[in-house]
Amino acid sequence: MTESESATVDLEIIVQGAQEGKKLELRLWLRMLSTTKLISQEIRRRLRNEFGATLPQFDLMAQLYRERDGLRLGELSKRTMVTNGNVTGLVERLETDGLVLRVTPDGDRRVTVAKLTDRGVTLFGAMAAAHEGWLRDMMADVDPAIVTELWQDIGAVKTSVSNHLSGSDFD
Amino acid sequence: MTESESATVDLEIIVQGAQEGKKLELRLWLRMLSTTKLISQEIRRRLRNEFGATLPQFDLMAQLYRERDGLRLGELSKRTMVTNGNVTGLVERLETDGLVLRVTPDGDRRVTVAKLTDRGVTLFGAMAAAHEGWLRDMMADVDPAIVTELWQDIGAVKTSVSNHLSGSDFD
DNA sequence: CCCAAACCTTTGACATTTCAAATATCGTTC
DNA sequence: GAACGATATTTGAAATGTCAAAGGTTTGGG
Repeated sequence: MTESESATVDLEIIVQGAQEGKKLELRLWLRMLSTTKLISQEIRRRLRNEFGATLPQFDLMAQLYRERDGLRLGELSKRTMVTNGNVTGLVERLETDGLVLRVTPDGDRRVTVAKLTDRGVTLFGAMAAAHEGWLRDMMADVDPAIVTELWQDIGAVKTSVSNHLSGSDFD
Repeated sequence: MTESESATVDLEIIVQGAQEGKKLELRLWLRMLSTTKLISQEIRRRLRNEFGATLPQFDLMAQLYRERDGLRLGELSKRTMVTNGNVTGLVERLETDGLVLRVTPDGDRRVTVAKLTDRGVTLFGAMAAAHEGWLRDMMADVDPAIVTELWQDIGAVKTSVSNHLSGSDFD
């Protein structure tokens, strides 16, 4: 290898790897993860302080809020990305607090349907309004056009990821 | 304000606000959250299947991998966004598995420093390479330019959020 | 009719998460 | 050099998370 060859190759490597040495996808993932964690923790803290609720509880109630007739536990599990076995305890605690009701329909005794109580509807209404305000506050410094763009582009990421899962497929 | 100015502004508002009735920030957040969860679960599953490790363990080892001399548990906590009380058990289990070593320096006996063992270094090297490949695969259908753009714009979101936290401030 | 496969939920074991309170050590001040 | 405030880690209670196995129920083929 001559001296000039070596120098050229080195330059190319430097130029190509100039993206701070780390792969783009990895860097994007790390940033998504830390940002999501940051927002989650803030929401969790406010939910706790102002409503005495947890984030998974909020998540679950949100689904029941839009389906006033209630949902089967399996359906709840899918919609919230919470494991089956997890929904059981979650609903159990919410029922203890008088926010959710469990019913077994006549037709199929395997099934349990969870439904918001009146108290649950009222409480969640307040939480949802606050929740939305928190998000607006937190993202106040981001240009609305960027917010929209992010929403679209993250959608593309989600689609790509969904199509490249190792295990079972995704809807 | 002239008439033409006003008309322009109104049009922009209409166009921007037409986004299906839900607030932009809320929709962005929900999409970020579900996408992050989706990717997390996929990585978790692969880490488990191929290396018998959990995501927090991977996260923690990543920090120790770049600081070969080890880190104090408090430092680890900050860098991984894992709670203090959490690092304890995490490191404990990793030590049991022979991947991490705990040392109390002579100077300050309050401190515990965690360090990767040789086995830990070897294992993490393999995990990191695989991890990066998984991400490239999952995001394979996303235009690299979009990936870069997302990285930047999510940075803007993170900055905004950091500046609007209710509790303690952020670095 | 009956049994086996399919479906829905629960249970159990274990790891992780948060928060708050307790412990231990250090450094400094009086 | 003893006590106090600051720092660092651990512990404990309650909730959530995964995964796999076990429980009832329903359904459909023989």
